[in-house]
Amino acid sequence: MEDPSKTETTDFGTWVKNVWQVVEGIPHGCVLTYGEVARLAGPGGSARRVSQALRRAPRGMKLPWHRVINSQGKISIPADSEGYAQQKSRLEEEGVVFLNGKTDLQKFGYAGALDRLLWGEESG
DNA sequence: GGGCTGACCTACT
DNA sequence: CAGTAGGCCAGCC
Repeated sequence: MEDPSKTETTDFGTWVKNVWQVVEGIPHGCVLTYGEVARLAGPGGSARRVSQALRRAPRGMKLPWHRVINSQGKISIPADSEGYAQQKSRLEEEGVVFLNGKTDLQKFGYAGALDRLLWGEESG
């Protein structure tokens, strides 16, 4: 009965909702890369799906999409777009610093966040 | 049914 | 560090 093409792992709609939950679960002052979000959302997904999921997300959702950036630590939307200013501004508001238009994934990344919580910003 | 696009990633040169 | 190439798969024409 179970159609292998309709399981949870292959259901794009379900996977998309997982992405939204993952993004909503990003702590304050932290950022995640599309690849990381895709992995946390579950199998059957890739970085490209994340981008679509964020765009398809409803506006009343208040999804912190600004905490999602590309693997290079840079904003993946053209600086000419309003979204760029929004993302950069919001991140700076949360304490994220931009260097050369890039962020330090080693510090503001999810792994970095856990490290800081465990080590407590030990002299750097 | 075929072809192009896209808030991307990884590997190689 | 910069540029190129392949992979990924849903959405649209």
